[in-house]
Amino acid sequence: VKERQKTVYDIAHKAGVSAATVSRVLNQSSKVSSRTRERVLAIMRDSGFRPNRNARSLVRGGSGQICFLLSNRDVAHSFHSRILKGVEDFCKRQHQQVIFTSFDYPADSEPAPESLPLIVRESSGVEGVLLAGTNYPAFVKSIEHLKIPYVLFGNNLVSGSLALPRNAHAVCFDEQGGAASATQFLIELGHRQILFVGDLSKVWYRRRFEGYRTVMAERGLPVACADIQDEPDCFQLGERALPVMVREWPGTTAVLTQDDETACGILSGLRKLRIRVPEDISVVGYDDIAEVHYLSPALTTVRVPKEQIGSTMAEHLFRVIEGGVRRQPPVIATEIIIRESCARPRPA
Amino acid sequence: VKERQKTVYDIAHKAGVSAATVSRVLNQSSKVSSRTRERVLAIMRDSGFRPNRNARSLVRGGSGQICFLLSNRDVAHSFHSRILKGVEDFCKRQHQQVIFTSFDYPADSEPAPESLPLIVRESSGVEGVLLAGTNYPAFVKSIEHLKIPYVLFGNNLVSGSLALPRNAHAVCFDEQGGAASATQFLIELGHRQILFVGDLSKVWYRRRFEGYRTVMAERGLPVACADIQDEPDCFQLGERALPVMVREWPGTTAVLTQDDETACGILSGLRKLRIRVPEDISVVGYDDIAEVHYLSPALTTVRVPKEQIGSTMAEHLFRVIEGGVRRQPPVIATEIIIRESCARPRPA
DNA sequence: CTGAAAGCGCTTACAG
DNA sequence: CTGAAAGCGCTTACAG
Repeated sequence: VKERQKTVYDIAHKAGVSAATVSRVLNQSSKVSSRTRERVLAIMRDSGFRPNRNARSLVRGGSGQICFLLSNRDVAHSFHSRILKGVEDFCKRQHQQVIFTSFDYPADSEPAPESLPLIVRESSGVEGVLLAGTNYPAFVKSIEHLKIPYVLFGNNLVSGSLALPRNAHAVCFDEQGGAASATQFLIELGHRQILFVGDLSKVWYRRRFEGYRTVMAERGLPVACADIQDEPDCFQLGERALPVMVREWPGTTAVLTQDDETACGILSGLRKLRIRVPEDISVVGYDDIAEVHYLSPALTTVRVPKEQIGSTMAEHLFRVIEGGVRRQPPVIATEIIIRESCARPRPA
Repeated sequence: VKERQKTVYDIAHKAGVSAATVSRVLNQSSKVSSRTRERVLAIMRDSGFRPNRNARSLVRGGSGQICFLLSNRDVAHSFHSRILKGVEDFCKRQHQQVIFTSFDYPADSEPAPESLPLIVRESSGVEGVLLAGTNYPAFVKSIEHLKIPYVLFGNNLVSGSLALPRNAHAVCFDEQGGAASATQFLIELGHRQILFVGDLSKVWYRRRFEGYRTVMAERGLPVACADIQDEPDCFQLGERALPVMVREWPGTTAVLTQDDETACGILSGLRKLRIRVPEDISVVGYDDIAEVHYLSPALTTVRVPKEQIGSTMAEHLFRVIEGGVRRQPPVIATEIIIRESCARPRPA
């Protein structure tokens, strides 16, 4: 027994004014006498009036919503939910709503327009879209065709043969720099034989490897990489790296990993081999995902400021929406977080 | 230089048909000759036509969106983001969009209607709302006043003096049962002196304690609880519990914790005291948050099916929206996940 | 300060 | 199968 929603006309009628006046009090317009305003307000309260959002958005030409479109990834992964949080916090201040949508698509075949999420396909559904998660250029291109403002999370773009649209805006964090400073840190601690563990078939991990490689090369130190591919589970990848390390680089005193999960795998494997961390070997992670400092020993890692990535994406999107942004958004800095998993190498 | 969006009239004009016909092809209506359909479709494609969502929603009387309203909690906490994921997955199948909104409010003072999130305050903004996170009856009441369909995540409701509205729908998981089976499990392993570590000032943890207490009492075993309050960080809480345990219950052979983070704190503290897990003492967590099986030893814990909670909430909400649900949704079962942190107690 | 009227961009009976 | 017209519930110049 659902009763019809009240409209501005219902309120106007009861208050003995016009719908225009009701609309004016709804929109805080100053040109309403306080007497009528109070009366209208009281009637709205009593009758439980709720303005129709679709009608408002229609006449205003906008919905005040942006879309957080998470591609090919799980929100339950804290890396992405923290980005979402950053977006939401920023949008709250801008009085914008965030629509959350996940979308999985096959790599690099330009999706048919009708396969794109309805909310971005339709006009005035959202003011703009944030392309989060892992994306491919072909998809970005088809978003581009929609002529809707968008900002991309740049680090997880898998660049294929297709280039990104010229005017694409991407927020990136300094992936290479983070790996470089982690390497620096280990070297300053006295390490010389530092092993990188990761899957170089992934662009993002390769970028981390490059940060490591560059610093090692500069210092004239040996570059060593356990490149383990086709292992979707990073924890497993870490465990699998250990025998490789023992066999090929037995003198390793420190391990720099592609990410925290891999580091967890390494830690677990090391523990089984009764190799102590950090006494016998130092380990550094990457990402600073939650719970990683609950490990014992707590993991030294590279912090990626995920919420800042989110808020920067949102901020930049609003700029794009306002129109006329030329510049790319700033690159987000990373920093090393020193906890318990690293120490000076044992004297030989 | 933003060009005006095309409307159905623009398309109709170019195609030499009426707007009604354009609308019909847009809505897959069967009563359009395939010749006109093709022509209209082609023109829509060429001109990059995107139907206006607000206009559609206005005339249809609904937006096809529901709101995931996360109260007083962080999405970055995987417990909640997994619930969100469950919601999203379910909604995708129902062709509903999910609006994500977080909302913090003070405990138990009924919020003024105008302080409620705009998206739920307005009519036709969302079809219904999912009250996730931690909530208080006064807030639920003010949502109730909106006369909008809603479903509550029941376990984290802090029941104060106010009762919940009679017809409130809540999805709950079996918190007590999970603790009971964990206790059962430890007893079967041979443990007799089992300590519960938690903060009994929180209803949800007290429920877990009750599960433990009931089973212990049934078996005639001693109930022991390190009740540590006013410690917001559960990891710290776990660490702080250790001296208490050593002092008051030195014979403890197994610890049942209020949640996984607390268990991490216990594990870390135990390690510092050189007490081995599970050889010297067994530890059980609760929640089965991500990454917890990356610990060494991997944590035995009670799994809370978070995504299932989300999908059940969404499913039930759609029922409420359709109208005429009498029954409460099913209680979600928990299960114990056995990993490496428990063993038989050492012979005395 | 207030009202009558037009318009936002669709959809949907109603006729034909 | 197709079109003319009314209507969804607001907002906003335009007059007064």
